[in-house]
Amino acid sequence: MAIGRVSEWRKLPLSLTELCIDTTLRCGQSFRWRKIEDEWHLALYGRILSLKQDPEYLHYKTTWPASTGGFPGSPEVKREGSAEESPSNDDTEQLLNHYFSLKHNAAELYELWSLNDLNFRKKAPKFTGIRIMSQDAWETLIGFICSSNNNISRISQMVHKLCKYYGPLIGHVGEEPFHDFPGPQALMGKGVESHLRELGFGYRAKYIAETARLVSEEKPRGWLESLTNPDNPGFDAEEDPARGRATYKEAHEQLLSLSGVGPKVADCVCLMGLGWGEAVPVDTHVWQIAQRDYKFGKVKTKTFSKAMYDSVGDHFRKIWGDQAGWAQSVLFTANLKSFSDRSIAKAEVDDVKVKVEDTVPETPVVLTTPKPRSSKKRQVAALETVKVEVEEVDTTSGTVRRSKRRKVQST
DNA sequence: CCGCCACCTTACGA
DNA sequence: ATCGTAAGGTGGC
Repeated sequence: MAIGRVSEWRKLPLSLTELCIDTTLRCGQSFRWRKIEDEWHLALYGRILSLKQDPEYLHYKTTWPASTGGFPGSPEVKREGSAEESPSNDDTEQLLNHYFSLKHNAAELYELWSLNDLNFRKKAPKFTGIRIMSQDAWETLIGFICSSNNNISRISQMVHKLCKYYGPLIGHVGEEPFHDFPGPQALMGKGVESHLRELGFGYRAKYIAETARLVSEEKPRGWLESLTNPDNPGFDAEEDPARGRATYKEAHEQLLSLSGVGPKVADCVCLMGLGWGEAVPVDTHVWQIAQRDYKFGKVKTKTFSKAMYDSVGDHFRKIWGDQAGWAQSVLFTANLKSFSDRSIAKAEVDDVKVKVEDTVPETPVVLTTPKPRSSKKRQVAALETVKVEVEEVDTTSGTVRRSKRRKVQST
């Protein structure tokens, strides 16, 4: 494969507080970025995107393949009609602006979340520069179908296998081949499920093949993209009339019709692939955070119910507002074992600086007006009958004391 | 609706 | 060593 056109390194003025790629690209949002000698690389939309960073600038470079006409027997580079013809006008800066949601000011948002949430104020300072990425919706969907009962390391391996065996080769970095993510057509073949099982995908093999078939054949053309937040459209989406008619709740509900997509995966796609900042994916980690730091009680049941799932999301949306999913991602990362070195180092400082009473969340300031929700009444009523043990954790002494029985939700 | 449990695979600690 | 458990859950009872 010959190299086509290589842009010069360019740069955007961006502090590490606004974006830290070493954290953002490794915190479990995207599973394909690879770091090679201090530079991060990704095959995306028919090109290889390269990033590196210093305290003042994000440096970026685009490498296009020599031939952009597709390869014999290879799946298409990107879904319908995305023009990757002669890249005469470099859209990389536009792509980065969208990909990292640079229209938002991270420092301002962190400040806002810290204002209303003392736990966030305590945890976030060691995890600045985390941003929610606006990734390709299809890639996000498949990536998080792979994520069930799984860890980031193996998810990454699986996604790389999808690209290696089903995605078009875009180019190389050193000796390393870089493949773009395969489209729905490429993953719906009859032999795909058994092949993916051989590759170690487990029960997710069926989910992927079935979801690919659904999106490719059962759903209308452009269905997935039509679920995009109209206020946060794709970087190359202008003349798409089908795009952006949906609400967050509608997008979430629609995604549930796919195979291997439950409420958590649907929220991941909403947040990181469709631009819905209020989507809060509640996984095992976030549930632990909600219980430990936000007074969601221990429950007897092994699995938490849909009502509890919605309750956690609603609570965080109430505290954090329109970009609740972003705030959640910061705390999620702070809670990740792979970043625990920072948490531990920080905890020692915290215990000196933060008083016990400061760890108790105050009455949250409402940042957004809650939308009326009539059909929810039954769920809320059911939830209020659930009485649970509520633990209050003294972060200074490490002891745990039980309080009187209390409701999970404080409507 | 709620609560179980099987589901693939891998890595890690007891 | 062998086993249990957890890993960014979902689908079917």
